[in-house]
Amino acid sequence: MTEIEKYISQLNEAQRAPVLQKDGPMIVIAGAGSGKTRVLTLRIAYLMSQGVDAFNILALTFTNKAAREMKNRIAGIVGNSEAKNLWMGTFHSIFAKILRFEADKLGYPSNFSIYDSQDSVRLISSIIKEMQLDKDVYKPKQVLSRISNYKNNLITVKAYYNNPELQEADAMSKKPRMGEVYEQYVERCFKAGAMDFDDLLLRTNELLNRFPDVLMKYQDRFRYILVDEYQDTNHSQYLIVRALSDRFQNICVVGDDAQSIYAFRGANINNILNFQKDYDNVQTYRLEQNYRSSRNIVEAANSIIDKNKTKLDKVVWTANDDGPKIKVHRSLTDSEEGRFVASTIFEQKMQNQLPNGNFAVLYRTNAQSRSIEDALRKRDIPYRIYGGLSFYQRKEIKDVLAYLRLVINPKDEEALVRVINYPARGIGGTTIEKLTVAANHYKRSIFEVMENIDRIDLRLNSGTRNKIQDFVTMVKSFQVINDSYDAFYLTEHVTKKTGLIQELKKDATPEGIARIENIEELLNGIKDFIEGQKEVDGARGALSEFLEDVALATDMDKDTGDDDRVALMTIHLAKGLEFPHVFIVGMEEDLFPSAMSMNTRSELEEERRLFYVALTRAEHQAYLTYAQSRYRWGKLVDSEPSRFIEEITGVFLEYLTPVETNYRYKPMINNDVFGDVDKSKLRQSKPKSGIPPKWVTDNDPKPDMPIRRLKPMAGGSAPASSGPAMPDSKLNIGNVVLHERFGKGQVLNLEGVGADKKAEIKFEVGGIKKLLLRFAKLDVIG
DNA sequence: CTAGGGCTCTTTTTT
DNA sequence: AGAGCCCTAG
Repeated sequence: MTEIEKYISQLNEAQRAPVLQKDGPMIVIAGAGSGKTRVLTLRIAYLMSQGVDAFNILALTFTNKAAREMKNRIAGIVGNSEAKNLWMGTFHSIFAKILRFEADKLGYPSNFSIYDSQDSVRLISSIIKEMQLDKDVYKPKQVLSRISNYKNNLITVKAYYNNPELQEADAMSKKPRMGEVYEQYVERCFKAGAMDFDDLLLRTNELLNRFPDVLMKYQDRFRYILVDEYQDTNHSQYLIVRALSDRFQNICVVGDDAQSIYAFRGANINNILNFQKDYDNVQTYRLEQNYRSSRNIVEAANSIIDKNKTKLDKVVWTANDDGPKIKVHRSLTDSEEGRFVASTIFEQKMQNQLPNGNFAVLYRTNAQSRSIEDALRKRDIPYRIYGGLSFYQRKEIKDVLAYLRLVINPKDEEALVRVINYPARGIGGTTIEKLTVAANHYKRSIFEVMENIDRIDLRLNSGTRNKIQDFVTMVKSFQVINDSYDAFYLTEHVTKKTGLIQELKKDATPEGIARIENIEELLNGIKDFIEGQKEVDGARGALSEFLEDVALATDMDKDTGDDDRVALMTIHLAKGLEFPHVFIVGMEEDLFPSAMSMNTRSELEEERRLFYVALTRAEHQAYLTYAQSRYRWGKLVDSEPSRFIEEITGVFLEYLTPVETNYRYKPMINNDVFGDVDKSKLRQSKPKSGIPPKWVTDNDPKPDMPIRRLKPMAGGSAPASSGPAMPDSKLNIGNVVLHERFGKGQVLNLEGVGADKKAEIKFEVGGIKKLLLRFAKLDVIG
């Protein structure tokens, strides 16, 4: 048996079929935890083993990290040198590469900049100002999302002007000049040699539509196309995939309609719902066996998603153990919620010797992380926050990057405006305004105007003109350095020469010091990048590639490091991940489901899918927590438990806090053990022979008796009596003990007193561990 | 042109 | 509660 055959023989039948179907269009509807990544990986490996050239395979993933990991796995099967040639990455990064190659056809420079949303918002703000529009009516962020919407639906400026309905809609929302703003925005981006995120897709469409020979070329190159997370593709992405796959029709899309959670940024769930209609002879495969989660979680998640009307036919089941019930916890405030999370993690770690990495805390909004962080910090539990303000969005980092962007593309206006007077060098608002007006007038970039400042009369005094020329000279000197030195050297030079470092050193506060450290981290990142590039394809390691990497990096792409930490992230970011223990916090009306997403059925259904995603991240234990009041916008706000808790069939839940029967207006909890549960359905999961090792779980509580099992420990040390009973108080060194999870072992040492008493035990399997006696369930057997 | 204070908005999610 | 933006005085 070859390597690949061995892997394939380990798949179940449903997984094997899509791997082995070499040609033709196919859709794999993959339930949560059903081994989707394995299928994709092996399908690609199988194609290669069947003689398909890696250069002819395109795989589009949701994050670059997912692509990297998949590539590594494939490399493990077919060998590194071949796997390297696969085209794998996010839509944005793959097509950015292609656009750089073909840029001249669209009138773009190949070194075009990529604007992030912050750049876009700033540009729109200045356009609105220049047009003298009211920024309270034309809210920049709103305007951007409107424009983003147009772009994702291939509505160009021209198409917009040809569409009375759209114009009317904008006029109705008091933005009659929306078209002009859009036009200006597109023009300014183009003039700056910049593409925003949506352009990377829109311009790809433009490229493929306008140039049949280019389309042919890429159709011929990408003979096999795979798209992961297809449920989250937008119209623009859909069209690209259609165009590229049109010739060979070897298109395999994988996704789960139940996990479609990106409608807010244009994802169209109909792409997956209607796939069968888009191609002839579509083969449909369903992966329905969940390998990830215990049965309670799988069934609970099913009971939620059942409430949605729009969905594909699919029944997820598992052969795993029942596992513990989902624990529901109510607290008074958000900080108490944080303490519950922290103390539960602490206890679980002690009880079962679990690493921090086994735990994740998921929330609806980034703002919720603070109270959790505070509590974890107090308990000395290391954590890592994903998302939020990402590293590359920090001011000091963006400042450095802006200089670097300017080196690559001096026309990049957002970069220019950002740093032209930072650190302060006497080129202020008035001057910048004059330069901008001149640039718009001559249809040139600001930088070009600056280069020619002596030949244009802008009524600037000679001092200012000198300063402008100094700036131009400085940037040009950086460009010279960039031609012969690597990105690391250049960046270090830039931070010194521009005075950025000196500026930051003025600030001796902890925050100020942190900023300098961040810049050092950036430098390290650049060094790593250069090293990595050398390995990949010779000595390219160019600055421009680093910038592209940075612009399109998601927060999940960053190297997580090997250190063991609790993960904190939004539910959106958690998609595709799994953890043994998952806390879903802030289970409150108006927060989750969000107040902004309860107006229509489809919005609410998306929130519900989001909850489904959250719950199915858990392998073993899920916790749902909510607070009766929490700080929002600096004010304490009362809240009610989320409807989503009630939507879970009651038998899967266990209440850690007493259920109030009379809370506010409605019976709060559906504790419906004997109600509308179809018992036959609960047992539909097929039994499996190789049942995974049983976890140590708490003893089952008496049914219908919500009991307080874990006391939220409000700071300080809890009395020993707060833990479970301690039959091992007479433990001595040398005793032979039996632990539920680790089995037989001998006590080597004892330390601490009372609640902190620990035993060092050498287990026959698993080696030496330190256990807190107040948690460890030990039987003395000798 | 700069610095500092006051005002506003934020909190839905992100490539 | 906190950050970013705008305005005004120097």
